Amino acid sequence: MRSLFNRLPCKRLAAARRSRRCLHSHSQPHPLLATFSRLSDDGPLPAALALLPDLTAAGVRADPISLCRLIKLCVRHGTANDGRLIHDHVSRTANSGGEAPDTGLLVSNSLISMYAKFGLLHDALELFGDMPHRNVVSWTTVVAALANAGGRKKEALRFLVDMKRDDVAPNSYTYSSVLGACGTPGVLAAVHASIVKVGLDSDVFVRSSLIDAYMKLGDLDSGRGVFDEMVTRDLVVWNSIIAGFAQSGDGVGAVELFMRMKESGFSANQGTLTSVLRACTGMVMLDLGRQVHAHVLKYERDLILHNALLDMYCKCGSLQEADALFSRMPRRDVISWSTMVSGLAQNGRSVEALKVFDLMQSEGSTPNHITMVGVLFACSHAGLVEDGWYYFRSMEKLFGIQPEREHCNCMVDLLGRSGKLDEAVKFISEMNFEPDSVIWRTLLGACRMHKNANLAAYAAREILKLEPEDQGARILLSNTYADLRQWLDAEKSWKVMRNQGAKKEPGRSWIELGKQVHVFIAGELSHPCSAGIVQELNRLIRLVTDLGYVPLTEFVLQDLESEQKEDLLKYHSEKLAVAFAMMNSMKGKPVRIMKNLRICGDCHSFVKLVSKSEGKVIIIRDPVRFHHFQDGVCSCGDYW
DNA sequence: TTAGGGTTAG
Repeated sequence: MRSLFNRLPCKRLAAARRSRRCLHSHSQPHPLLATFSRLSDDGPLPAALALLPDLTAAGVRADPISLCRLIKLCVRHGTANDGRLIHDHVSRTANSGGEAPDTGLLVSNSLISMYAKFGLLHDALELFGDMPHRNVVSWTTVVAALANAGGRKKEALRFLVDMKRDDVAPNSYTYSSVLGACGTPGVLAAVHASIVKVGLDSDVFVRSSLIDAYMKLGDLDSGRGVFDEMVTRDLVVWNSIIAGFAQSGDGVGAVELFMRMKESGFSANQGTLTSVLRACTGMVMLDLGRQVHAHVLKYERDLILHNALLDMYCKCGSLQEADALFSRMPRRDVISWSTMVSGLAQNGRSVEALKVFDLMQSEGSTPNHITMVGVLFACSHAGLVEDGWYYFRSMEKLFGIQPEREHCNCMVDLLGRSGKLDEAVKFISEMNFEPDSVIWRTLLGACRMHKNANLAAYAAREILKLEPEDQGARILLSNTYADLRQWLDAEKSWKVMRNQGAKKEPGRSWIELGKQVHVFIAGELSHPCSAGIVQELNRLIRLVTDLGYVPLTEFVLQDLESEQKEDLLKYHSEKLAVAFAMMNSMKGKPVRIMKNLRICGDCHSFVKLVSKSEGKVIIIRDPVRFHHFQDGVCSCGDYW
């Protein structure tokens, strides 16, 4: 310091001396404060923390700016215990004199934020409750913490009301936080209205949260409306709308928006790419997914993005690429492992799925409840009843995971599929949960598979008790009656549906070709190439008939003459898609088809034979699993 | 000192 003073020119020297006198006119600062200030800025964190006990013992509180910096450093590199050391120091020392009254607030707010980031909501709320004064930042920090914590969204909204009552006006930070807590359309509309009222609706942060909130509630139109009204958009806003479309299952819409985003001059970042991959996953757009992969290479450390890529390969039925990616990934978390376990299981490779699960444990990764859903799914779809029981019974002891509804549902599926319907019923009556409609629907599906109409009727009635509006139960019930050729009962069930104005969801299949997705609807010849498709379909039918194909008319729902039945079967959406794919596919490349409903038995045997006669790998993904057809055999082993 | 978007199952 002295040497610096000596080098200063005369006039500035006098001024500096004045200011030095000024500094010294107060009590001498503690000698450790300067070091603490430096360490809180650059770290290392442990060295800064080590000074705190001495300062506390001397009764000297570090300056608020340094403390806030240290808290930030702690959030970045530290543990909750380190954070508590800072809190302890602050509560055991008095605010030094001469500071503005708000400086205490500054540190308290930082501490609340830190506790929230460490997931210690209890400590955050306790500190908030002890504060003599709270400003908009204090309130917002708590609102954000509650909105981001699972299951505390209603409290976040209550705090918004309380802060207004306390005469603290919410700002754009508060609104962008609280929007994530709006769980119903009514609440969201009310919060949106107050945002407009206070004039914060043009804020770009508030807008992106609004878009996200609408999309998460499934209100795509309102989300799109907020997006369309915007004059200036940033990358996050684009990402919000693309993510919204991708998550709502409108993959084509998401990709269209992505193209528009690029035309507007924005470059995709990790968030964008993740959403685009999700869109590819939903629509089985493997080629586009591969193009995205090229951009993912830039972000080799981004686990979320890599997990999305892994899932895309799994759900597009390309396990080779999934496997290659998985083995190259430098880091894997529980989501990577779970994705791989489920991916293999859904593709009919249950034994490998269980091997990956073993590998996961031997590499020291701990499964979570979703991993276990994948494991049980693997067992149920391969008929591995004993293994399923083993994992179900030991998951709590081995991994501390209590069986939840989803796991019970997998068990009902496991028992039901394997024909142990009585055991499935016993399991339902003995489980720790009241059976919900999902469980009954699983049992109903098993009843249909094993043609047990009485039990099916019972399960369907249980579903309708819980969800009187649900037509799925009636459809499955009538399908069961149709399977048993109990046409009168089937018709009765259909009549109720007709009276209620219900329509069976039409079967839809789609396929990615070039940069386009081609959609086929059961019984509709709406595709521009329909004439050619029908011709191709007839050719395929002739070929497979020579190989022994006989239409399995039991998969038609209504009681029709057998020729009509065949006609209905002929135009199932997956058959139209297969014919179209045969006309356009590249030699040696597998055909990938996606379906909105489960594949029917007739189409299943048809596609098996087409794969044989055409020497083609055909992969069909239904909402639950995959069928890899090759050489007349399906990966599901006819068990699905 | 406070805020927005992205991954696994069902």
